[in-house]
Amino acid sequence: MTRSLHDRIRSELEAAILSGALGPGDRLPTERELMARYDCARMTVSKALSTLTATGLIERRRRAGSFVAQPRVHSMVLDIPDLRHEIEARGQRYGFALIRRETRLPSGSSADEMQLAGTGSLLAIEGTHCADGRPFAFEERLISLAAVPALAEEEFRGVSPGAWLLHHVPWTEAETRIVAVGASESLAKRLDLPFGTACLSLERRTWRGSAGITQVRQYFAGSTFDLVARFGPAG
Amino acid sequence: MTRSLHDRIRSELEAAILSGALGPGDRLPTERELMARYDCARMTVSKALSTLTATGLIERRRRAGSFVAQPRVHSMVLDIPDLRHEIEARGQRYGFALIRRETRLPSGSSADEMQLAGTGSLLAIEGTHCADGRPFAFEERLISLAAVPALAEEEFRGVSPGAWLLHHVPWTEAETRIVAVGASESLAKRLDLPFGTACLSLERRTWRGSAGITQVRQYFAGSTFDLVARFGPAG
DNA sequence: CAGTGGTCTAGACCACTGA
DNA sequence: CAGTGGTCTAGACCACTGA
Repeated sequence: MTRSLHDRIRSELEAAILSGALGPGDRLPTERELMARYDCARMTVSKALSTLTATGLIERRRRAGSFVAQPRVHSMVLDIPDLRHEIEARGQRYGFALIRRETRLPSGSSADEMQLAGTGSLLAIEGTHCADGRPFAFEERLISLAAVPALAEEEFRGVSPGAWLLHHVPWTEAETRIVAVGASESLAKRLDLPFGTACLSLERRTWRGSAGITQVRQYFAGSTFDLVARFGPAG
Repeated sequence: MTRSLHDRIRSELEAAILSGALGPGDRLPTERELMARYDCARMTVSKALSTLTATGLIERRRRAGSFVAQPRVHSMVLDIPDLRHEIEARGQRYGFALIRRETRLPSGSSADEMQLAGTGSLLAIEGTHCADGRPFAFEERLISLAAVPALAEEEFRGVSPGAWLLHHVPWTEAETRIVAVGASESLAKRLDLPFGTACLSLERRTWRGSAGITQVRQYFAGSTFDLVARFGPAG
């Protein structure tokens, strides 16, 4: 367990911040002071301070110095669940039941669909993720066949389109919106819930570069599912 | 707009990955090859590659080289909103109305409360975040007075406890659970919604080290609020 | 065991900016 | 305008590990 020096410097400064010994707005020693304290080259302390900057723990200003950053609430890491994994972790059997599958042109009235389709057409899929044969989540998905031509022949027997895509198509950007909705009549039927039950809706769009790959809306019964986001120190 | 060289190297490699020219598992040039290509010192390419590693775009292995990482689904960055900021960004006036405030001992039947309180007592707060005077979110909060003694005298006139804590107490770890719930009778009254309306509930716990600071549950009308999580290349 | 990345040195010049 | 951080050089020794 011989740690690198820059990592030791980083963790000692970090400890001072997290313990409260250094509070938001407080000034850290300058690079040159740290060089003297740790008897090392400037690149070494620079690396430690750069890491703290990347983590958001400090902010650096020329001429002024390095300062403990104001704590940020904004960004936490959200674990987007892999449903198969989630269900099997509960000791239940996972299944995906395909309800509808259709190749069609994008609707001219939907800018979203036009943009996703590009010059090609769309694969529209509806299906249910099941746990021990009972509906767990319902999803409506559109996939750009221009972006994923290999998909036209895929059957999706037991494997969900999301899992298939994940293993075949690299994506670079994604966005997820999370809202609460009351179950419509058709959704209530799909999920075997009373009409109006509060459900969590995840709407996710995925791109590779500027080309859209897929967009999906998934619905979960609010009481059977929750999302967790975490923020904590690395390591 | 004179960019640094390491940033140019980083962005050129990043472009190759995001365009698909380099796919998951592909090997990148070695540091020494990049030194020759860009005619620079090894520290410079090292910095570019370190940044790509930190972003999760590549993985590096000794003796083997640097490789494009497999795309990750799991973690996306969730923007936990600052409600005041959110509301003011809509051009509305923000307000926090304190409904209840009470100092009490933790309930012996709640392990959560016992752990949060530690050796001290709890400040229990209920209040409503308002936009233009109309209820926007309702929150129930517990704060550990052992962790935040300065709080006992705070009045919370117009400023929400969350905003106050954020500026006075550095936290190091946080966890947020997101679920959908139907509005109970009392919640419906608080938010001025019909009974049973689907609402988004955020439950957040915050720690400094192993000491709990606060836990809060916030409720939003599902139709008036959504959370967004993103993953994409920095910059 | 040879080639890769990880770390570190002891300098240097520069851009920026707040005392 | 002096002090800070940002960047970069041209080396060096080492740890690791897969061909």
